[in-house]
Amino acid sequence: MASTKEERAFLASYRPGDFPRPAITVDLVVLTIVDGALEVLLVRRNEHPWKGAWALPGGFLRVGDSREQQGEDLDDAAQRELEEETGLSPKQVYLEQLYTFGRAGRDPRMRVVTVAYYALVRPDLVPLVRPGGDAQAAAWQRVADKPRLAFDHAQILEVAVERVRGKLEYSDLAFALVPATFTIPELRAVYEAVKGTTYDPGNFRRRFQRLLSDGIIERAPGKRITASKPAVIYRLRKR
Amino acid sequence: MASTKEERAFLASYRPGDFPRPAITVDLVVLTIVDGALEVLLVRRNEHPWKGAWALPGGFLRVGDSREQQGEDLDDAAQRELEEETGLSPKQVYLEQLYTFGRAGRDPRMRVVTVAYYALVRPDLVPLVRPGGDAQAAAWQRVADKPRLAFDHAQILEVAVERVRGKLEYSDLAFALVPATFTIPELRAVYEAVKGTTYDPGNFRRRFQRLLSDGIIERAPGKRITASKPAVIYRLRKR
DNA sequence: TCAAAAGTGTTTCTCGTACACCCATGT
DNA sequence: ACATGGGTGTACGAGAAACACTTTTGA
Repeated sequence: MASTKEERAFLASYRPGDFPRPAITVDLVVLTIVDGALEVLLVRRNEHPWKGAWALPGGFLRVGDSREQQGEDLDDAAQRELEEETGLSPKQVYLEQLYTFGRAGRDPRMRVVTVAYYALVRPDLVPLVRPGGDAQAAAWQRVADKPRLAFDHAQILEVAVERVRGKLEYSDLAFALVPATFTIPELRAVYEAVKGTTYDPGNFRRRFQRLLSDGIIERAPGKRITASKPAVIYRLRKR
Repeated sequence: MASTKEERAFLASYRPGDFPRPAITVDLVVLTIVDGALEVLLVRRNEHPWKGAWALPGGFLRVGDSREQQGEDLDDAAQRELEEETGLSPKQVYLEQLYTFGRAGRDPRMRVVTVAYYALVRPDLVPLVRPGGDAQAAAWQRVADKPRLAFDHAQILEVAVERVRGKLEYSDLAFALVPATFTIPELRAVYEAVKGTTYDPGNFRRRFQRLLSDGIIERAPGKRITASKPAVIYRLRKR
């Protein structure tokens, strides 16, 4: 940034206006696949408003009170929330900003603008999730069950699922919802859970074998024992 | 919303905590096509910081100071800004939320979280644009020229162009960047300006003639006189 | 030996791409 | 008449979809 003497003087004497400001929260849509179904991590509110209702985990953005100490980055706040709510390191989890919800009146207490993020947790990490330092009840619930949620969280969840559904097609998002090693049928189950449709096993397999020849995925040793014919195991190739 | 007596009592006695809050601005990436090139509407800052630099138009979200009067919706703020900066009615313009930028320190004055929106203005509306009630200098500038911008606005612009580039492929966004009546070559010019590549005229035409048979677009009377063979005129079919 | 699910083969159709070619106009 | 760009024809290849078939296991 161009920093002239004049500009430094301006900043030194700058006093922010005393107009009302909204609170900013960062809310998380934490998704995973359990038993072939898409599930979302919810917490039970034990405060008004919406006391007793299920809600998306989230919290306030930490804002500093000076020009120099402005607080945490928005992305850092999302990572911190994720870690607080799940105990999982952000490194293990796919985390991306989703959308910002800023309708007036969406929180009856005060003006709150919520920057929503969504996170995809591999199912093999789900047992490691130790929910909430906030000692609030947390639970995975099936998205398909359309749980009633506090505030406009049902809408946020819907937007998140839409987003994941769309990105599945043209990104490697699916690999964030599958264990570190996986079979093609397992990958297919992820697609079917998210998209809510079925895929022809043969055609699906071929589609992802292209990834194999492109070097995106590679064979892992062993076979997955199933109820029928064992399946070959793959993993994402590290680069 | 479930509103019990207990909840109403809670709200009546609720006093928001006195923790620091960020300011929220809504910034606009207003794009159009001029002479086959993608251009963005910029305003010149006449205040510190970044005095004299070009910046994206934008302004503060108006927040009420009570529970009942919480101020304007985020989307309404974007529409208001658009109208203030261009004089165009939001009805004539495609407007969509882009992304929220909340790095600490991105504004040296104070903590500012910016919710960015992008707008697509049809080139036939560009002459109607009467910039800024703020009496600040405004100008269209070519995106390809990579103008130096204040704050992190260059990054915001980049994200916007990326978004438009992506959505061109699977949405009807292109029709928001073309006059009310248009020819296939004009539509192609939009694609080429946004994507930065060239398209085979024959193949491009066929691709969009599918829209014709699908009833998305229809023939409009007359032909566009060009330097060579006149082109058939189409328009989006209203539904 | 049978059910079930992994995995292969084959055919058909659609669509993107490349490229040759024809057509209508201004100069 | 010819350059220019609109518009058409055609052929090829990749990939999606439908579906029959083979293989390998557990029960």
